[in-house]
Amino acid sequence: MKIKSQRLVAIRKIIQTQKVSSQDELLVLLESSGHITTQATLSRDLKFLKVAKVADPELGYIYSLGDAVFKKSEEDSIDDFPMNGVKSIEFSGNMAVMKTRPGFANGVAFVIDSHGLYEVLGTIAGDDTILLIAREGVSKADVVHALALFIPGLEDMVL
Amino acid sequence: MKIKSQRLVAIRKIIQTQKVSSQDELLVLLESSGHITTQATLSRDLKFLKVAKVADPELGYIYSLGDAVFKKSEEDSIDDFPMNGVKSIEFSGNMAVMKTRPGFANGVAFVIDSHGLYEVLGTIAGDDTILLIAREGVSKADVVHALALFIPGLEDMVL
DNA sequence: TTTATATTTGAATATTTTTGCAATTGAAAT
DNA sequence: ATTTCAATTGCAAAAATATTCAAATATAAA
Repeated sequence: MKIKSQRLVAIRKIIQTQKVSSQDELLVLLESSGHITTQATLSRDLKFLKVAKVADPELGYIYSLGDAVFKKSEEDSIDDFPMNGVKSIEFSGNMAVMKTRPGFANGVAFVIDSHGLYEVLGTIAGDDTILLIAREGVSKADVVHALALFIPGLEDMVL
Repeated sequence: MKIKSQRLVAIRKIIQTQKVSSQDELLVLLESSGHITTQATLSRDLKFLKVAKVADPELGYIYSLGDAVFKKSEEDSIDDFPMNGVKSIEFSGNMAVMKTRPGFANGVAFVIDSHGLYEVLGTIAGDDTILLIAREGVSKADVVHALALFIPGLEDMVL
């Protein structure tokens, strides 16, 4: 079904963007972006997406996507370097072709994979080109937005 | 106070060691190691320790300190079946993205190709990912069934 | 020590989350 | 088209978790 995956993307976007501390709160936020549903469904969605609820210094509790909270020191340094190799991204159907500087494709693809993005099923890398398969029901903008979280300036590389 | 910090240490130890899925369950486990308390206190302790509750493939939910959960059950067992480098398969449109253990993709793709399946036009393999192009008019279930003939347990790997 | 202040806790309660079930919808097969 | 099977959902109830409040306990200052 289409609506479900769209809703899941919307949920990810909201959770990555702001601090949500209950499913009822999320319910309201989703309405604002056109997704009407019930709290029971959200409970199932959050379970599916492996979203965790964890204590937050400011608010009491917030929801968090695995990679956002837990990924920290280890791979951060590795994260940044290869991402400068990205040169452009273009879409065709549910695929994207990303161009990198020669030799960078595998490194970049590895980083993309390791983020375990919901929007991206997987990647295949050559030397300077990455083929990226997007999830059904996910828009190009969704993919760009998700990748832009760790590829600075990607927005400007869309051809 | 002394007892509290001891309890916190005990909680950490338990959570890192085994899969706990409720505070009541944790309550019992703590008794075994000499810490009598109540659920209310555990709620506070878990908040203090920033322990997250997250979905687990096997049990419903488990508590988790940091990324222990996310990496655990991935790479644990190394069996000896021929094709069991395969970890998952997902579909998007007329394509499937198959994930394998690192380095396995080419080997698995070769085997798939050599079966000359009607359902599969062809494959492209990277290091741990295979892109699989399905024939038009063939359903996702068809592809899975065809592959399952020689990839044991593939049915359970469909995400 | 004694008083004042802050922390910790349990019991009860409020809130939040999960789940069983039945109805609905969608996709595939006949 | 009709039937079958599986996936998705809402509702209501159950289960789990967080918090309020008051009491108990520790900590600090005099």
